[in-house]
Amino acid sequence: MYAICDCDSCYVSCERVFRPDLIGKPVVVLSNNDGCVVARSHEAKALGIRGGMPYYQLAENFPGVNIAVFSSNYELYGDITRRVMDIIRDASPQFYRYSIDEAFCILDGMDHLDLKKWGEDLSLKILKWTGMPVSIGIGATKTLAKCADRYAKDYPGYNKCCLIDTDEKRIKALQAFPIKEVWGIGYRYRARLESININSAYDFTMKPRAWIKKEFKVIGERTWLELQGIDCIPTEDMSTKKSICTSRSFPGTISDFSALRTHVSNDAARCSEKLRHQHSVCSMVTVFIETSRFREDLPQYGNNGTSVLLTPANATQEIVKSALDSLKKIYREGYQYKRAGVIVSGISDASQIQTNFIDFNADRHSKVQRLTEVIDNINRVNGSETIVLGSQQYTAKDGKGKAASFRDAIKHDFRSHNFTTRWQDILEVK
DNA sequence: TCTGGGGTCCTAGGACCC
DNA sequence: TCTGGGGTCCTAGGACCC
Repeated sequence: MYAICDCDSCYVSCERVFRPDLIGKPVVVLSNNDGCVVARSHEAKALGIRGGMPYYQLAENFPGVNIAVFSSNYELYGDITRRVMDIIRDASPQFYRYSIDEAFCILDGMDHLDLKKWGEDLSLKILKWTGMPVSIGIGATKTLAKCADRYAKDYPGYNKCCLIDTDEKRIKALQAFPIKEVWGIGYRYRARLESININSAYDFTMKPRAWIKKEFKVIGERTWLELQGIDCIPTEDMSTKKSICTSRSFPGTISDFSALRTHVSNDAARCSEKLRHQHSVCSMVTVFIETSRFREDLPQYGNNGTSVLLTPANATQEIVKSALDSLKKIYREGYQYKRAGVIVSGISDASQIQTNFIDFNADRHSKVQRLTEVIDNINRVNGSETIVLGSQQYTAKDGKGKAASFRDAIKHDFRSHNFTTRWQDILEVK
């Protein structure tokens, strides 16, 4: 059996840990640059606020409604969910984290237990220890566990845990389950299925396997099997990523090369930090830039460029240099750029670097490594961005000659404090 | 004025190899 | 006139997830 543990309205719930007065009230959390709504409380959903709605439309569509608004604060969400995950890890025989707010547990060797009670107890413990409400769904496959989780979330009667452990319960659950809610059925498949009158998960399972395979390929076939209770989605180790991306939209637009260069340097530096964090190196660095697709009145341009590293690397200087080489090739003057980003791929283990016998210089390599370690240590002790490359430095904005930091290059008018990770901020507030 | 930021997998087609 | 059979790797695009 599998259990999926999923935080309820994760970002909103993180904010509510420090603002319990907002429990029971409509709350939304915005994307970077306060762009659009990415998380909604139950009450906000009930008002009809849609996910993805641009923030400026919120005031237009809900005049006079009191809605609490937060900018996203990923440092806070990362820290709270880490605590939640620690508790789940302790409570289950096998655990793997699926996303910032979800984890799968493999419940091997727990047949003698009352799994429904196990789930209810775990959910209550997490709420008591962290303040985070969590719903738990349990089933014979990951897809069925996901269905159960939907029920646990939507109906208080389940007491935060829904268990599908018989074929009777499975069929009953699938008959009342809209096809669009099934894990693995997205926007496109939903439209195709509904157009031929397949509306419930149960309808889907009643179609012949060969037809499903023909129309929806191996992915659809897998979902079909999973809904019948046949386990076939492998439990992947998601902890080591195969590609890593850092990208940002700008608060306004940028046309000038040097400003774009600063942003891309920071994106590349952040990618190299993420690589080092998972003890990986990469062999390809891709840069992309694009104008705003919403500004049809302006000339549009988007492009990407990839550089290959002769020797795989994770040092900030090397990743940034490759990224800037590509940026020079794809940059065109005369466009208002809205977004840029860096993707590193061709990822392998840092302890097993395949060296290139023409390019590789062992002496230089060890110096670069040592320097990177020193910089990482200083930044860890004194706060991120204490030391950065020159190319990452933003032009002074505050009039005191102090350069604005990467964190501040994003609009975040309603951001809460980093209550659990930056105690200095809290002292300042006091 | 204002519209996010990460990831994964599969498939088809082309280039190239012997 | 007649033109095989078996591979690999890469890329772009499409689909999905949170």
